Amino acid sequence: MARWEPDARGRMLAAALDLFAEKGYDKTTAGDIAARAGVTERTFFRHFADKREVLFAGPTALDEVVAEAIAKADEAASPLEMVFAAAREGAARIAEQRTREQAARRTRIVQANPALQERELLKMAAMRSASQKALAERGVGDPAASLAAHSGVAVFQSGFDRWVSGETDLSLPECIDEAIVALHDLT
Amino acid sequence: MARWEPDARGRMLAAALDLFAEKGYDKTTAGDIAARAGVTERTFFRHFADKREVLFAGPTALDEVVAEAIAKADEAASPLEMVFAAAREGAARIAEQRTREQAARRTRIVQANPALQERELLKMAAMRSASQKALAERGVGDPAASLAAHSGVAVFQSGFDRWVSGETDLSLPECIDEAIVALHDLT
DNA sequence: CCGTTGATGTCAGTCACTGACATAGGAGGA
DNA sequence: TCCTCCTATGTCAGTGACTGACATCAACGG
Repeated sequence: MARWEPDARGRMLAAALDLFAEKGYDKTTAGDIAARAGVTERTFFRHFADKREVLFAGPTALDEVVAEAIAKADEAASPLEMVFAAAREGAARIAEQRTREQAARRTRIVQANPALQERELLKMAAMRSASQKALAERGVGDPAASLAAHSGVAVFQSGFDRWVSGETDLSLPECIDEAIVALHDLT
Repeated sequence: MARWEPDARGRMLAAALDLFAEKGYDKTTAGDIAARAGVTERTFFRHFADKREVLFAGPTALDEVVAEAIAKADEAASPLEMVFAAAREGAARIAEQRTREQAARRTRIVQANPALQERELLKMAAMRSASQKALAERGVGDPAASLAAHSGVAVFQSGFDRWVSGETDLSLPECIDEAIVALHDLT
């Protein structure tokens, strides 16, 4: 028999989501989460760098996904086409992992808390930075790479927002495509 | 005679910059800053919402500047032209307030610290949100407004980065214009 | 059977931040 | 002139996020 129940991390993840829904993020302490998961606070911080990170601990690192997508993009593709493909790829991964309702619930928690928004923005910036680097390896220099990466994040966010808004029945990738078209129309 | 030395806020601002340069942001406590400014830690937190905020406490709220610029943009301007004008306006304000060397020093501190990057990203997001709202009041709806706002921030960041990089002698507004041209070329 | 490893517990400590209340100069009115 | 309110600050105690150091002990490999 094991010394401890297995999957401490998974239990903490579940406990955190429950508690955030019950009492709100601010009123939930790291100790609360740990207690409900049957571990100590110290263990919580061994698994998650900080309290916010528990909301960003998906199995997928989006920045790796987009970097890979850009690396394997078509030879003849323009920088914008590359980042759009990356945005679609990232969207596909997200749609695989959660339903729109789950995504909406998580988004509501994040939007209600500036500290969490900051973390979300940092993740987006990481995605942008990864895109920029991947473009550089395909021979796209600045400022083109930087601007293209920004555009990729822009369509991703815009599409994602529309998807979770519930105003449409389109799938997430379809919302991304819609945003790409809208960006096209803008110029 | 006054009960306290005047301009506590200014003294804290100066003390903070000094200490960050001397010991680094992480190794400087809020109490250190307060002590050097001749006040108590409690007073520090009365003037600044948190420790990071002391690095973002410029006299200018960039989001108001861009909102105003968009509000008074030319009637016939396209959404993109509006946000570009706003980016130029914001850049002009910044260039008024600090030299490139000052901006570079501050940028170095921020780039060295993820927590500070998060805060910077939040400020950029506020600028984007303000742009989006101002565009909405000019009749530009989503997703166009959202995407245009993203583009505005993109050229702002790209131009700003180039300006502080020291690789050019162009002024900040000129760097913004360069970024705008580069974005144009991208499509 | 024994030494090592890895995930956890325990504990003490630092620091960011907050709420409640006290203090005293200065401004304005009676 | 005196009284009163206002405001910026001080004081103090408390909470909660996070960290470092060290202990524990099942499991695993030899």
